[in-house]
Amino acid sequence: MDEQARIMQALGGVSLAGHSIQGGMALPPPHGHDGIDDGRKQDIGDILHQIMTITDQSLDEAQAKKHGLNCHRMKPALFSVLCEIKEKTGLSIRGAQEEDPPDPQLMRLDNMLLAEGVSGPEKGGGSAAAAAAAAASGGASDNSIEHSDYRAKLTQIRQIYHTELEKYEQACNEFTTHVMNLLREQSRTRPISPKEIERMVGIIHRKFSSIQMQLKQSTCEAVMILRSRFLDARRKRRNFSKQATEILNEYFYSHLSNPYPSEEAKEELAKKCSITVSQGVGSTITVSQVSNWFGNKRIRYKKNIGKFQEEANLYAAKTAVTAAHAVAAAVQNSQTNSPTTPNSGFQMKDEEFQLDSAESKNTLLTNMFTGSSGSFNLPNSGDMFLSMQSLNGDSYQGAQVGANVQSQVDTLRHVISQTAGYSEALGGNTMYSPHGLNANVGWHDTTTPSAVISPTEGPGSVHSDTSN
DNA sequence: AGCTATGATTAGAC
DNA sequence: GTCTAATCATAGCT
Repeated sequence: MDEQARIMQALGGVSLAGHSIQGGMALPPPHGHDGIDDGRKQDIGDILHQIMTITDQSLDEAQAKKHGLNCHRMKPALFSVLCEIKEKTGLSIRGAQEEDPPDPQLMRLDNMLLAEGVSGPEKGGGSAAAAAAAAASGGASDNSIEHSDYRAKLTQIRQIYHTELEKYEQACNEFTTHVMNLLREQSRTRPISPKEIERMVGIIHRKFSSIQMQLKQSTCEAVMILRSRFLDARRKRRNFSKQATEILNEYFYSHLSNPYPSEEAKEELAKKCSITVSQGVGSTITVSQVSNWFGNKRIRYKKNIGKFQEEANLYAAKTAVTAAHAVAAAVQNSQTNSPTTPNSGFQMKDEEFQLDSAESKNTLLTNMFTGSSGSFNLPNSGDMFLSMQSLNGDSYQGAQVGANVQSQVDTLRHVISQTAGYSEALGGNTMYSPHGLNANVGWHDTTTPSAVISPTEGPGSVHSDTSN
């Protein structure tokens, strides 16, 4: 109502002077006339009145009148004036702010979707992100099962995103076309300029892009959830197979003096474990998992040696059998090769090692080195190392033994120190003797006798990094 | 459910 | 980068 009054006033008075109807419409005979005569004013007044009251009439009546007005010769002029007035009054300015600068949030979302491989080029989408996620979680990047699972899920998200996006775009286009047609249609009866239509299209696009942003946001959320689940899945603990643990333990206890496998050793262990694992169930074991395992093992062993006593004995005995076999082979070999070599005193036969308990093996091995079957009084560790050295030097050197001499020496020493611990503490204290403890557990202790480390390692062994 | 064992992660030192 | 030490979180057993 207020509006109507304004328009009426505008058309009837001041504004009209500015937009001179005669100028705007180039209509009837302005030649020679400076103004608009009363009759014409009356005419315009009538038209305006008809326009303003059209809504009060019945549909048919209005339709007829509309048609009449549409065909009126003054219509284009009035239309353009009304449009201009509409512009000026700012009716259509609402929501037509100047071209909005790129929304930072939208940009963030776009960047993220691009980085995650959801938007952007199709190929390779996701694998890079998965690799990145894997790398971020500790470097183990070859868990292909979870990896492909992640990729599959990401592809799914990507597909949904694209279908939805397409749907939105299609809907947006359809709606825009519809509105444009509608406005064009209405522009016949309402003061709607092409500029306004354009603006309306802009508004529609903005609305739809805000919906798109929601879509992008939820897609991002889905990707984040997927990613965190992927990482969580990696964090999820899965016990290694028995064989894999055995392999790792064997290495650990046979390198007790220096349980720091080199990179190559870790790789080899990982490979070995994976081979045995692949025969059973589970996934492959990576180098970083081997590192984790050794890290955990070292610290836990050191923290509670007593707890690991039994395990240590078991593995030591286990390796001792192998060692003894190797020793026997070496002795036999050296005897065969040099028949004149005097008997070194290690007359071992396989049958002698067909023993069941680790304890008896220990005893046997102890006897081996003391040369007596009675009680074994352990000399101090230094002496022990000396004897190990001499054993190493006398019996191993020169012989083409394909076994890991270092691990054998470690193992044998462990067995001996075990026995010593028992005899010294009368079986009550199952800990290592202080010296032995030093030698075995003070891994980073520089006082660890260097003689413990044998420079010889067989080709069949996993090389240990003695630089530690 | 409560417990222990164990693989993974983290912070900080080197 | 590797290492230790502490810690988290789950598997698996009772």
